[in-house]
Amino acid sequence: MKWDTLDEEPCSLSRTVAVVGDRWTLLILRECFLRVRRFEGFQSSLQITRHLLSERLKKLVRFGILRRVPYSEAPKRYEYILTQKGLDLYPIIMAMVHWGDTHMGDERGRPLLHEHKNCGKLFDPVMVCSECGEPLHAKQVHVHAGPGRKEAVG
Amino acid sequence: MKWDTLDEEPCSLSRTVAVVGDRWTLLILRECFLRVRRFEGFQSSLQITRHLLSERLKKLVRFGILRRVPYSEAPKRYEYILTQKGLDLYPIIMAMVHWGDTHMGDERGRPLLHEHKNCGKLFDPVMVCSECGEPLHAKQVHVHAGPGRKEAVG
DNA sequence: GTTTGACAGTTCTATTTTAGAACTATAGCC
DNA sequence: GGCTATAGTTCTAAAATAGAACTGTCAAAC
Repeated sequence: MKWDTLDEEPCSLSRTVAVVGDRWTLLILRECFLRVRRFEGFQSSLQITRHLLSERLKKLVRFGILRRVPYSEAPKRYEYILTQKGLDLYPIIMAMVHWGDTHMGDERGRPLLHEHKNCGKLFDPVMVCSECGEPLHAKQVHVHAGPGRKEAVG
Repeated sequence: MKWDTLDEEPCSLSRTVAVVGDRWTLLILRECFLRVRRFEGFQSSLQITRHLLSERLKKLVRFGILRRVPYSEAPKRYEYILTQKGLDLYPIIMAMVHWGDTHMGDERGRPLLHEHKNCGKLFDPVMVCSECGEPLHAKQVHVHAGPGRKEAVG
């Protein structure tokens, strides 16, 4: 597989996988959503090798998920802030957390609880249809080839 | 990182990443949701090496995402069917597809369109709060340590 | 004014994973 | 017997990751 052009495949899943489809990247993003911003912060909480962390942060910046922002001029120091494109990954992360809560739990109970500030309650994320608002299930969805697929296939 | 025990970390994201946190696994799951079930089917549509495909299918069966079901007795042939645990991965896949549609699109338009059979319309998936039904955004969520975290940390 | 420590990386070698291709095994069909 | 289909396994080469040490800048402590 040519992983270097995966982000140009005529498949939105492939394109997303090209960006966030590896273990370290997903764990780094978890830390981002937990408000970690600095190299040493990621490194110490994840125990990732510095080499790979450096590599992954560069990639996330290159794809516009993180912005490298200086927070000190001398010495030059940067922190990594989620862009809007990065913040929009939240449903993916939350969907993964929720699946883990549901299917990979143990007797100790949930590791984290999530409170929705708007309503003040502890919640679970639910995926619904943008048109009718009903919860979505795989078997209720029919897939059609869109223009981007038809053009690519010929 | 000890990837072999990632599924026991006191973090639901880590546990999910342990199961679906690599590129091939995510692409295999895409095919599953597109109704692919057989070894040759996965292999030819993904161009994955047979070795890795075999490896990943075993892992997905081991984690209870797929069930290996015989469809021919002589010679013994099996197909791989999503379990309920596997079907529950749908929000993750759809969240990724939607992010790709939104942020990784090109001038050719969307590769796939999704129709919700219940309401008959083309839709996008939206993640909402289980309690108030409002769409969720990262900045509106406050995270608390749950019992599983507290016990693990001490 | 030299040492220590914090931070943000880079460089190096050893190990593990993945790619790519060939091979094995069972059975139906001609 | 020879050909094809399916579902794998085995092998070697290439690529990615782990783990540790090293670099460079500056502030603060001694």
